[in-house]
Amino acid sequence: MPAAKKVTVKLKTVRPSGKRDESFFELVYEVVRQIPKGRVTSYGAVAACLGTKLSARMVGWAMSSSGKMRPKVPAHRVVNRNGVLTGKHHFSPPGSMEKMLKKEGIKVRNDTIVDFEKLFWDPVKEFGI
DNA sequence: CGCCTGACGAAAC
DNA sequence: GGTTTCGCCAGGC
Repeated sequence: MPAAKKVTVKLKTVRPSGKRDESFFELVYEVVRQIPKGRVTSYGAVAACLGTKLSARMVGWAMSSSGKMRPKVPAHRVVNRNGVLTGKHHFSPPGSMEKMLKKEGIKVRNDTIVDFEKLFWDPVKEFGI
């Protein structure tokens, strides 16, 4: 069974706002937008929320388009499993990512989230998948 | 229409 | 335990 299809179905169930998922990106944005202020999550966690087998790559990759999104997608709250700001270089300027994080009370040291485990917000847990 | 790339992750060595 | 490789899926060229 194609995982991608499953994911679509799942998200639809979670967000039956009558809004159909144009792309898998939309799903990612939705989840990322739910990240509370002062919290962070990982690409893998989001991927897991979408169905688990969806290769976290697509999640982060989808974020590259997030900058074009009208509503601010807190992409800066999404980091890799290491807690490292892998995509900070994609921001403009690159340092803005950690700057925003610090502004929210998140400590960033050496491009890495301090106490990442504590600040980690698991969408799967919140969504109850 | 086919190959390459990509902000990850986990398994293998 | 650190480093390297493969796998995933979708979009861009």
